[in-house]
Amino acid sequence: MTKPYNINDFKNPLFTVDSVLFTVKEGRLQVLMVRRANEPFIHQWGLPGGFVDVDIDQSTDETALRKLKEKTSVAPQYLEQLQAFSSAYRDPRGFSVTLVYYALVAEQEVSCHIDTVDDAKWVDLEELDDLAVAFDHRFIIEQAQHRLQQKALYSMVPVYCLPELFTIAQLKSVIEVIIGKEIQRKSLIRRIDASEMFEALDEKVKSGGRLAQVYKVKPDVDIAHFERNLSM
Amino acid sequence: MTKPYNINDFKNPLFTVDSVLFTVKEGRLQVLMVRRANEPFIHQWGLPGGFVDVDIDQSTDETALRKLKEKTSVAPQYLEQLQAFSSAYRDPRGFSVTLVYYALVAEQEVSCHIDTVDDAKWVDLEELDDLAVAFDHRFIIEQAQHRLQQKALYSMVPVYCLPELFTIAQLKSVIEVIIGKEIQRKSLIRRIDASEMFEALDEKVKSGGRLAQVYKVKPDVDIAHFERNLSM
DNA sequence: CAAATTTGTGTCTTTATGACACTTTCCTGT
DNA sequence: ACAGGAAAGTGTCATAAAGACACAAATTTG
Repeated sequence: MTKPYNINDFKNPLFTVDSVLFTVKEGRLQVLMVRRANEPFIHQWGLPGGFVDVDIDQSTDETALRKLKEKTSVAPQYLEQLQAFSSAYRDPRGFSVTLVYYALVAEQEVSCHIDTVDDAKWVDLEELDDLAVAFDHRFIIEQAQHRLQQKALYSMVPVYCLPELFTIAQLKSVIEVIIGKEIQRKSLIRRIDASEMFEALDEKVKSGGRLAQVYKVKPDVDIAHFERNLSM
Repeated sequence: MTKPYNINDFKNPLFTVDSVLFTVKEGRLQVLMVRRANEPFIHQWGLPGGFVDVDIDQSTDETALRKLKEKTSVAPQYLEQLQAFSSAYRDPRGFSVTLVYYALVAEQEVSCHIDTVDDAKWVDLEELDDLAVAFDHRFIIEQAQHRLQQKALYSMVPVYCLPELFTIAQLKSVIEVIIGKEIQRKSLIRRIDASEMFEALDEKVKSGGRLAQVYKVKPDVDIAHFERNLSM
């Protein structure tokens, strides 16, 4: 296989795809971490990801999805590119680039599978400091969290941390966990109405109090975005 | 050179870095395009960019800057990652990934240099359809334009299309060119005050009318962001 | 059946932008 | 020199969406 166009091919940078998979579990924001089976940073914890398989993947999106499915057995409800991180020193093997995605799932969708394996687990973002984290993945997770927080202020993205059917209180809760601050229930209701991306179904009981309306995301709708941020 | 960790190294994807360099010239948004000297798409027009040189570049940011300097002789005033574009088919040589940056410069900074070379030129975005464009660069430029438009609605980023000293009218004009719509002068003034990122200097004459206040960006300030979008 | 609790509604306040009139300053032409 | 035009800059009211909060409705628990 000749490569006539690129004389530098022999020193191409290392290129990987990693994902920061978030969920909200027990009222806290969690990230999926996997134990590394290979050098470098063997036995430390890192983000799920790896090399593109050019025979299987049609794009890096598919690489990210494939790697996430390997670890969780399901596709995340939301997946979007965060950004690439690169440096000559972040990997001891040399110049490396990792294209990072961030993703959301409902905890119920994956935890039953996660609990059966011991090379993958949910890590509470508050407890990440206690973990031996590979590469610059701690920094990457911070960046992903920041982006997710921003998105939560002007879009309905956090709904993808919830199961198919959910209540306003549940949506309010995941938003609050993501942005780390209480929001006005009334403001959320106004946005739910204005977004037109949800469908009201029938009731469901919740702790004390009146029955709560159950919603689902309408099929094939776009994620609603708003002109204004919620205040922080 | 052994690569014990990565058995797929021999079919690593092609990895390049490209930039969409914008400026506002003659009241229109323009992009820097360069004539390709190599296959594939030789002699067609594409984005400035190329392969990482791992002996020179410390990161992909530096790759983007290096390639832009080669074509314009100066560093852009603003540079930020857009996103990676990848597919098995976007390059005839096989699976390829291009990490795309978008950048802004004042037209005055570079046009004198651009005009001396014939393998690089400013292309009016409205006239891009008439050009033979390599790869998926036309699509990429559209994405970059969209991102720039969004940024212009909630940040002061467009100021980096202007020279060091500028007036409110000039800033208003570049914003309007970028978003393709008139904005309220008053709203812009309010944002200039609130941002605290500018310094007022002394006067300067403009077409008819009263002398306009000249501003410059304070040294080392962060780009101001606003909680609310300008309306579209 | 009363108290507690959560859902859902009504409405007033707050804040930044949109719209637009009005004043100020400077240039130009006669 | 002066009138008129033109752009710069200010003042202010309207608008829109979020914040704050009271209150009513529905359901569970003791």
